[in-house]
Amino acid sequence: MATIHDVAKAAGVGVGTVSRVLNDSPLVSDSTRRRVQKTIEELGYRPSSVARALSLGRTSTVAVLAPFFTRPSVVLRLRGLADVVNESDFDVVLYPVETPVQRDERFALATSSDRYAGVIVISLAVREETLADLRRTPAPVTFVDRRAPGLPHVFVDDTEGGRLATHHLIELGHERIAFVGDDFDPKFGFTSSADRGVGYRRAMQQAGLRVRPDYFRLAEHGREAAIAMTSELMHLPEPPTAIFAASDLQALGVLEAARADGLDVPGDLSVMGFDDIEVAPYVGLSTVRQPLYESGARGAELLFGAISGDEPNGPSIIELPLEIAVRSTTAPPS
Amino acid sequence: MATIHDVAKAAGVGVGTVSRVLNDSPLVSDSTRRRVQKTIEELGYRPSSVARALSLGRTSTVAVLAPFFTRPSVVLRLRGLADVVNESDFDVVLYPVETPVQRDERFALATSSDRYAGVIVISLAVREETLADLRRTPAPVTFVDRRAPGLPHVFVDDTEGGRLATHHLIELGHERIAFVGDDFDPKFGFTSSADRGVGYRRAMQQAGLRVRPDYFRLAEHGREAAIAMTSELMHLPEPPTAIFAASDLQALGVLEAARADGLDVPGDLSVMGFDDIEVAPYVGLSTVRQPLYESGARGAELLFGAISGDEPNGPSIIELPLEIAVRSTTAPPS
DNA sequence: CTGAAAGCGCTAACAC
DNA sequence: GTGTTAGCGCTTTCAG
Repeated sequence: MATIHDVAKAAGVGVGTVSRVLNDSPLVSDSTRRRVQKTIEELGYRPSSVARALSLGRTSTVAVLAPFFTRPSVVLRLRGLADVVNESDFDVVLYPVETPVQRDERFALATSSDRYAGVIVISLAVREETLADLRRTPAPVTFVDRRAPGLPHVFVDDTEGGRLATHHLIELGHERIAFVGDDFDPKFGFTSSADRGVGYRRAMQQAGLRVRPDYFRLAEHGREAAIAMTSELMHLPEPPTAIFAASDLQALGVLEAARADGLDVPGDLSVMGFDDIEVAPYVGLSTVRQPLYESGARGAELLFGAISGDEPNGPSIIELPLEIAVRSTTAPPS
Repeated sequence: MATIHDVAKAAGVGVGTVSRVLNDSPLVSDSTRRRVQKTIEELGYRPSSVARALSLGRTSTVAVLAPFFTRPSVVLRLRGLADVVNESDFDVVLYPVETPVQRDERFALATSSDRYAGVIVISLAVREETLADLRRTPAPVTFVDRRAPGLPHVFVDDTEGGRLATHHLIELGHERIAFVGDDFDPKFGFTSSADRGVGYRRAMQQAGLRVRPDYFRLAEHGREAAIAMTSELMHLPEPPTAIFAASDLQALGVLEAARADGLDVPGDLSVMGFDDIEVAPYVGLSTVRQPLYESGARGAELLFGAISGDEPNGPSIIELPLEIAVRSTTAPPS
């Protein structure tokens, strides 16, 4: 590895000059600049980003904390984020978070040292006290898919989304509508599913429909649980004619269970999801579309705003719109 | 941010001693160690990884180059990789690669400076000359989902996988079997799809079945293309009774097209995929399972092996097994 | 416009 | 055992 000194010597200039051409400083004559650039080429020299970071006192990498990063919804957010970050010569380092302990460690790591120029947190909940700390860390922190008072963040109105989804089903003429969501997760305190459930109740009430306790099901997030809940639901004396699942992944489980039971969708059962992940169109899933990719992209932009320090009036907050995507798993009840 | 000097001063010791306790050196008395640790606590000191890296001449971050990192198959590999990397105090930085230019830039960036301790390349093809360079880079490079002579890599036998898939269909009694795959991609030179197509031909020939040109379809990877190909196939005067798609994503498109045409799967049409991505079980897709997660995990392990320099006899190479996963989209022809 | 030199925070070799 | 010091490769005053 050639260093800046090698280049300087070879080009017959001082290291300062090399540094200047490296950083596009205007204080270099064209002739020397060219000469230096030429020797850089010849030596195949690449500046050490580590040394640069140390000298500058800042890095150009951002950390991303994300739970369940294999979930399609999270991946799409990551994608948007990475696209924006990578446009800017910044690196993104990925911290998967599986447990609360890991979350806290990562948080400490990512925010306390000079390691990162900023950090983006996806979906993760933090305690109010942590939030207070986060407002004073050297590296700015922004949240995606999570409200975070006092910090830049982008979010959607999950409650309203739940209402929208349920309302769509009601408009179609359904009355026996069930909800299938995540158990409240004490580990991470995710609230999306619960909020969507609240939206479901709200829509039902607004329509004067009864929210039957046996139509409101919660279990851990995942395929098996969704299948089990659906199966129970459909074997009720009076089964629902429509199911609203709190996520597309769960909706897929519902679809699978329906198929296993020989049920026709949407003939015997309408199914509504939430998220609009990439496979949703493949299976024709009707769902609530939230701008997943956008959320990551906007989050990254907010972070860059915070990094460059131009936040005219407090942290920026972005609410992304929700929208119903009607495909072929929802229809009027027969 | 407190520095090592602050700690040293506060603890009344030299920076060397602080460095020693930081690095668990045995050459520190228990009493001073405790004292230093206490002041570290008090000052909330976190060592600068940047300074450390510069001093050490090596970083503890690995770079990952991946195309299409939102594809479920890639995400799963990433996941396995991240899991093993994160066990080791190493960071992973993600470089999405969308274009050949990007690929080359990233390659240069990731391998030429002292930025990374190593780099993992997923699926990407490189020219023979590049490969030669890669064998001599300061940071070791390992490949996942790609053969790379002279370098550590993990791969599967796509040709054999294609044969397996087709053979499964043949065993079921199908004779009119179509193949739906990716166009050869001159941009990146991915070979998986083509190899699987070769396996398809091989199986057909071995069974004494004719490979009809109109049953062998290629188009760009994706939903629309898969749908279009399927639609064409099924409107042939003599449509196939089974379709083998070169990837699960394409198989999903086939399924969608079949559904749109009112075809029963597997009654009217058997569908076979490749990969066994997470949604495959949701839709009951029969497929060839390749150990996606494993590939990433093994790849990371190989990289660490190369980093620590213990490669007794040349670069390690791992071939992962392929296996048929029979679910509900394949059945004997009716 | 350009060279010399200080310093970013840490590790490791060298004295004591 | 422990303190001191010389770099690691770069940026950035400060002179000239």
